[in-house]
Amino acid sequence: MNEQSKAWIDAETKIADAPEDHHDQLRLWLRLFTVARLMENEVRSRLQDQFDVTFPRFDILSQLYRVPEGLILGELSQRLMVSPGNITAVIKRLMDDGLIVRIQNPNDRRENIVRMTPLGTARFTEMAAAHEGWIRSLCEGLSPADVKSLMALLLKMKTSARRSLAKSR
Amino acid sequence: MNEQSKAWIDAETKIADAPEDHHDQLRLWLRLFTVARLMENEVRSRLQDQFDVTFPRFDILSQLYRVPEGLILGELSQRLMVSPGNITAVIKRLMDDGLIVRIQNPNDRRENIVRMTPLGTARFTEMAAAHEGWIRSLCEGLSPADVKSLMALLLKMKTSARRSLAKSR
DNA sequence: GACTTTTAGTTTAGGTATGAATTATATCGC
DNA sequence: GCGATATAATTCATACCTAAACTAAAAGTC
Repeated sequence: MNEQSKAWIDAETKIADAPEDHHDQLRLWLRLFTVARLMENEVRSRLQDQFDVTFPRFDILSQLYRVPEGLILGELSQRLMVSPGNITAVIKRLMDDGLIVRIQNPNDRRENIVRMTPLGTARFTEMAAAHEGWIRSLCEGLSPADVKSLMALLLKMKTSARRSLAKSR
Repeated sequence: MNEQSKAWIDAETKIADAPEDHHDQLRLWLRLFTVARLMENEVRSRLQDQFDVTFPRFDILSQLYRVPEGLILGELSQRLMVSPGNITAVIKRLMDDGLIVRIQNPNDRRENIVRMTPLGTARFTEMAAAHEGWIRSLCEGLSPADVKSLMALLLKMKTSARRSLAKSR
């Protein structure tokens, strides 16, 4: 078995290709998960190599970049879909790096607003440009129509999942 | 802002809905990532609550279930797309739980084959049935045709990404 | 057969992750 | 006002995860 063929074995490659049975949704989830992990791994490793930044930190910067006035920690935690306890430590490191600042809300002293510094914005701008290039390259086999269809179908999937979650609690 | 509306804010909700510009691929990646994380978080938390098992361990068991004769650690690492160093510890814990066994290959003493125990198979069978139910429920808003289209398009996306990665190294 | 190279796994250091318990602050109900 | 409740964030214990350095075993080279 050579390098090339080995690289193609992953979590969902080996599932039997039975046509149209009742496991289709499971297979869809596996495939989605595989693509997501494949791309995330690549982005993570390039962010580390080229910018010495971790994926979670980049993720936080992406959010803050879009909201110049800043976000409170809880909002950040919800948007990134990570636990509040997690945010604390990552924020601390981004502050140590001088990429973000954190200000206690004087009207509600429980809340802490974080926003980018000029340095953070400058650094993020470079990363974002490179990042978009990587993504474009990873997606180069998709036609504009494919991209459009996927956007619509994934939105439908997201909506489906959220509705299902809302029902179950 | 009530609970319901808060729950809908995530990493890609807030991006401007400009029609058809050159950032479509980036938005596609963001949406894919969001759906994947949403579903993974749900699966993870239910596995923990209902079976007291972590997602990574379930992931390993899924692979081993499909290959009764077992896999060597490196194959497992490739299929799951995680680093070899990671596998070591998780395998150790699954062995402590008695769900898998590990045997050194006598023909090549570098290789260690792991496979499920009867206990592991029994436990996994229960988990897998529940897991499939959760996924089905999360996907209930998708028609069979949606599922089919998504399978094809995600395969195309995976192929695109793999080809791009193969070129870049 | 000894020497280099390759391959399989482990170890280590540093950085996420979660859920549960805790602290500090705000708000509600009366 | 004031106790009960709710919310924002932190801390802690535990578990993952990666990259890089390392050990051990096998395979290739001469």
